[in-house]
Amino acid sequence: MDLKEAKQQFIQSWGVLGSQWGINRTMAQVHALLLVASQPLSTDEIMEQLSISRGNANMNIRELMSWELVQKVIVPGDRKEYFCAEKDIWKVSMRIMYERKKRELDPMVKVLSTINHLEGDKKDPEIKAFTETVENIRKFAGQADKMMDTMIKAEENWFWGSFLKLFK
Amino acid sequence: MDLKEAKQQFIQSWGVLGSQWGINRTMAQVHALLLVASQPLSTDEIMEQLSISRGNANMNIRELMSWELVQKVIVPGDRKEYFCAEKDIWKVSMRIMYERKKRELDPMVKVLSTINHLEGDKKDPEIKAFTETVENIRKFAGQADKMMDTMIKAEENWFWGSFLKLFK
DNA sequence: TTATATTTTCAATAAGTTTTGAAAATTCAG
DNA sequence: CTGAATTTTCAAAACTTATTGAAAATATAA
Repeated sequence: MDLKEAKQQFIQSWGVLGSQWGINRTMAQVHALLLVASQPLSTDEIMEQLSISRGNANMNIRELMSWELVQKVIVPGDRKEYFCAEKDIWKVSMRIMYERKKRELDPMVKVLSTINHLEGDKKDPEIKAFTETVENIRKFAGQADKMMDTMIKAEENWFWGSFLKLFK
Repeated sequence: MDLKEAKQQFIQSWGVLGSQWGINRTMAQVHALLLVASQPLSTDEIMEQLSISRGNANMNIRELMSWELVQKVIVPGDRKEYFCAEKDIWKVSMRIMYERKKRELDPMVKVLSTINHLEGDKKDPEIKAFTETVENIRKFAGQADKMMDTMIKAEENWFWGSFLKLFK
């Protein structure tokens, strides 16, 4: 396998993984392309390498920037914009975790909190069972939340290493 | 808010969360419905409560069973099948983690391993950079994998509690 | 300022995914 | 067995999401 093939394979797989996890396949592919690019790429280069339209490329690049996974690079004397990706996989993971937590988990936790103030006889086994189930999920989510926060704040990669020693 | 509303709210939110994470919205809703049901439900009850067709209900129930999140319950003297969900949220999370790891992460790790045997001058900075990026991702994934395995094997809920003390 | 390169937007369309519903298969009580 | 109840399957339809491409907006060099 040569470099070009290997890159393509990587981009392809990253795209599949992304789409299985609810991330636009093209967005994941653009991300992958930039992850393995040895220099920043222009919109045109991205369009060409992935065979996608300008609109599509533009949209997904901007989305990746809003996730802070990709940065704009200005080359003096060149009118085009170039883009490059954060390559430290720890930082990448923490960014993704942070965004997903903020955009998706937090709203769910909010709903769970609302839900357990409900009227009716607190002794009613139906109500008791429901409240308990929801409250358990809420607590669990709260703990996961706290754990994520700590991991996200632990900017340094070394943390990951020593943390993982706990798991043999 | 009364119990019925609260349940509906919960089912709705669980469905949204699922779809954002690449899980069929209806599957997540059936799961939610069974999570907060005080007794096992039949296919007809699920169809009615979620306003979905028999085919749809059947398909998603079976999918949930393949994830081992839902179990069939046989009521003697009743020809209908009933279904109930695992309610221990720790177990639920571990099941989901396990399935997703197996179905989605493992194939990616396999691709990553294939990819870093590539021909060409190992000194070439292009090749070196690519190999390094991929290798870092592979290592990271390997560690996450190991961590998940440990968590999954730690059947008991107490583990979560002591584990979380690490995060203040 | 002006002309041109570049980026952004968005309505139309394409592609992908989910749902339906009715027919086929299966199950089981009598 | 038989036949009614139940579950399963799957092609077609409905719905959702992603992509295109050309026009509008913006930026910049001269």
